[in-house]
Amino acid sequence: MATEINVLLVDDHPMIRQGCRQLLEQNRINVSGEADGGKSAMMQVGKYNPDIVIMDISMDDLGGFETMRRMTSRAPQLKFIVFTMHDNPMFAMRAIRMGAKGYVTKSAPPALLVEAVKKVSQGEVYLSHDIAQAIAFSNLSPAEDPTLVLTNREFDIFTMISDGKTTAQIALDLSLSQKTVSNYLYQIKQKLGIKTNTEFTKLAFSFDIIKKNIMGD
Amino acid sequence: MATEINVLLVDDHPMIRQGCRQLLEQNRINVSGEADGGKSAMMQVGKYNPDIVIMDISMDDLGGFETMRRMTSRAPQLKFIVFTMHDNPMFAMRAIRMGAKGYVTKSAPPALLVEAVKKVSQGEVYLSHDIAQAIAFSNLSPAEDPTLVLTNREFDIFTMISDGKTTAQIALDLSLSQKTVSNYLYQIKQKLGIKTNTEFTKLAFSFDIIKKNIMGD
DNA sequence: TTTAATATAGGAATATTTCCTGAAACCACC
DNA sequence: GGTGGTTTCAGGAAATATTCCTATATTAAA
Repeated sequence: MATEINVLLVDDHPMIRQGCRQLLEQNRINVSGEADGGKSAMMQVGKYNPDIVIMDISMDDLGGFETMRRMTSRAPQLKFIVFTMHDNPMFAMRAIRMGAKGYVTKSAPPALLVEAVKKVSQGEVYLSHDIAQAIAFSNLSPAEDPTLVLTNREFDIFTMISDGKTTAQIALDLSLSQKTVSNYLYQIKQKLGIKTNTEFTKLAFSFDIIKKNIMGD
Repeated sequence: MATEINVLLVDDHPMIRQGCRQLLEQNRINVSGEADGGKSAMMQVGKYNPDIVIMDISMDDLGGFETMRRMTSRAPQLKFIVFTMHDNPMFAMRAIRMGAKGYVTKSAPPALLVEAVKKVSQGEVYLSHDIAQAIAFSNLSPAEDPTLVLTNREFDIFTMISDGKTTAQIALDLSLSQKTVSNYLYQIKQKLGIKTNTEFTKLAFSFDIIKKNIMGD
């Protein structure tokens, strides 16, 4: 009989958590807690001491990568599975480089998430097919991908700004001085060779960091 | 005994469908079918003839609004509930204007979706709190299409900014004071209910005002 | 032709951005 | 375990930009 696997679910959409919970429990995987964002997740980790954290990386209150970083420093044995809608290899690569043990997209069949939990709990690394393929086919050499020049913190802020957040909002969310966020922004622009905010957003678009959203077309 | 409500779920994330299905069935609402995109949804409608379609509007294969339009013309009695992560009132208003009977965000408590289904099946219109509030506080004009709300000059400037030009550049191009351009910008933001420059660009993207010219330049 | 809307821009108060600088923390590597 | 590089964080000062308000000529509409 296998040892019990305890999972913490972190996603800002309750419906996703509900779906995950049901799926995992059907597969006899224990969901010990849920959180709707990074800060809440930090507390849950202390409370439930899970083996695996299944986490979206686009959340409001803390950047996903930053959350991972903080959690890891508090609880180094934690294993992360990133479960997100972003199918851009950039995200996956970054997540893996940060130490995530799994990366599954939300468009993948749910069974893959179960698969991922099992593999990861056995110490393996798991990528969903689409992502593995995307990585294989992308010849994103670090040099060609401008965003790879960004540090993790910079990258988080990059995505948050690209997502439409104000510097003030970000400062609040990340508990930083507004000045710091502003300085990061400047730094990011420098690194990416960008002048206007619009170019900034366009870049985010071309890397699918912002999901192309509907309206009319 | 209430008449049975038949629901079709349309979302490109299986996990969301799973969560929804469970939630609805727990509340004795029948889920007659699922689809992962617009095209598939069209077929499901023919097959199951649902009363209500719960649909995300950001899907890959057909635009959400386009899907709604097509479905409505084939099955005019269909009632749509939009279930999406977009909390921008612009989307909600457009959806409602297109005939959607409900709009619930994915960050809202799941119970609201059940509420929405019940209300809508009784012929009422339902908006989740956050959206209702967002609409109340936004001074969006009836037609939220920028081409309609903005004056000609404003629209010109809108596109130029969206194109990555600086205010200084625009002032030069149009022989205006930089101050004027700046003021226009402010005016435009007001009219469109937009706070950040990023939202500005995103909006322009979603209206195809900017073509996404991948990294090239 | 009176009215309303549009194009234009100045002023004053705020807010943000741009660079520069520096300190603390963290990492990597020998 | 120390040393050096990188990352995180943030203050200061000057330059810019944004936010509202107001005002005037012009144009379109009633």
